[in-house]
Amino acid sequence: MSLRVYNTLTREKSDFKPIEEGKVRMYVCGPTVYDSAHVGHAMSALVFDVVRRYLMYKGFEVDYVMNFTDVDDKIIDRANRLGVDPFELAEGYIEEFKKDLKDLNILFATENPRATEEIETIIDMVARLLENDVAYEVDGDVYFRVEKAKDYGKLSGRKLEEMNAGSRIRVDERKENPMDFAVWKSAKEGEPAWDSPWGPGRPGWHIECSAMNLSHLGQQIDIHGGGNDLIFPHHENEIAQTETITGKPFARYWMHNGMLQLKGEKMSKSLGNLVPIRDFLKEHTGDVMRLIVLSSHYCSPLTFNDEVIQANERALERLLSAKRPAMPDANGAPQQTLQELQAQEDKTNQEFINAMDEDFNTAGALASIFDLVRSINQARAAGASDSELESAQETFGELTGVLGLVFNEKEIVLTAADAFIDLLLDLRQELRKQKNYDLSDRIRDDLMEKGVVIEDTPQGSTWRWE
RNA sequence: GGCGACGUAGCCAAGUUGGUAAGGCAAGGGUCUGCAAAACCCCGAGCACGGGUUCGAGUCCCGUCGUCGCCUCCA
Repeated sequence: MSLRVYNTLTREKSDFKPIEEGKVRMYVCGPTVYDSAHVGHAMSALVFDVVRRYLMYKGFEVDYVMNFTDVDDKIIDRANRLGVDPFELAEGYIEEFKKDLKDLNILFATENPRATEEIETIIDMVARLLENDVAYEVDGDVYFRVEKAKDYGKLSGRKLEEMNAGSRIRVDERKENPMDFAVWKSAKEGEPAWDSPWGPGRPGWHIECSAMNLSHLGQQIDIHGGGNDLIFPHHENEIAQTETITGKPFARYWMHNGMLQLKGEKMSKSLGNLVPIRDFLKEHTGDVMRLIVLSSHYCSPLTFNDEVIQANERALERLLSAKRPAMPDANGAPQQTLQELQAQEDKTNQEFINAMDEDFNTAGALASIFDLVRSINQARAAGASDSELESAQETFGELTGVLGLVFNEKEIVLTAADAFIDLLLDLRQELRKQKNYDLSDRIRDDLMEKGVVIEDTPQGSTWRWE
């Protein structure tokens, strides 16, 4: 069995073979930090976190680089409007985003380079583009000459002559070709600037990613990821810049996640319908967000609304049920039940890999995990002991771990209340014996309101955090 | 207008090389319970529409309709 990956560049799935055996170099486009990150950013980060985790599960060593674009027109605009320093503004949002990633249980990148830390490499690249005549300077700005790039448009499937740049925006008259894009922008008065052979200025948006790839991962990388809204022009331009400089194919596999859909349309800043990650996390756990992302294929648009969120809250509870211990009176399940549990465990292990190998089919992988959940619960209901459940539960934990689910966040935090809840349950048990259901139900209802779920069994009552 | 993706049960959604449709949520019925909750059991679609290829198509081809993304900053 080998891993197959859909490649935007070739428009087909192919076997995954890294440049260097056993090692994967991957680069994911991070955010431009001029505002709080929203759930769309979370989707992208989660998608590639799962890709990374699965590659690690398959035994690859993964170098995972995600950048921060910390100097850019929007950051400057925003900072000016708020009357703050643009670098401080960016720094604040970087810290915030890192916290968001942590709350979503996303593994830290091997490196988080920033545009402002790559200026030297960027200037060097711009100089080389000029030397090779694939770029030209106008009044302190430097533009990339798209007609000089071999196969320009190969990633997005566009042809230069078919593109009508400027149909919706006025074209800069100084450009030779409307599709030419800035690799270096001259600074206006008061804007952040670095000295360069072309005067003070800052990098264009696309060149920074080319530069960070070059200096942190090398001339060629295995996976380049990002949202599919970056295919054009961002990734197209990255390819043009990098490949004209190195003369080698840039990334082997281009992976793009679909857009998150909010009420049928893309969530975006211009539409003003975004949901910040931290707002989402005030009401839901990171696992819920992750489960929503896992429940469909990463390439597809992701439906995101209250109904979906609620459904996944419940689905998460069901997953969690697999981790519960044996029944209090468990004295062993029938042989046949245990054999079926073992069979399902093997089956799930296999199906999980089959699904994930097929271009990270997380929905399929999840389906086989749910099958395992059912088997575990069946065995428990049939009287399986903890040791009889152990192996299947370990498999469950391992596979959900590969998907990055954590579970139990609340239990870890709130164990200090345990003794008191136990006491209340004892009291309630007494009241029930006396058939004082008014009071006993009141205890149950009040605890329920505080997030404690009580379940009665013939052997006594159990409770858990909701 | 150009490029691309998609249209599978009430909702979300999977479906390798074509052979008679995973999983989750919701709804309903049942077991259990003082009542609940949880768990367990049972229960639903022939795949936008119309043609075609084939012994056989959700899966390939053509057309139609619809939704969405990109073409301008965007994960």
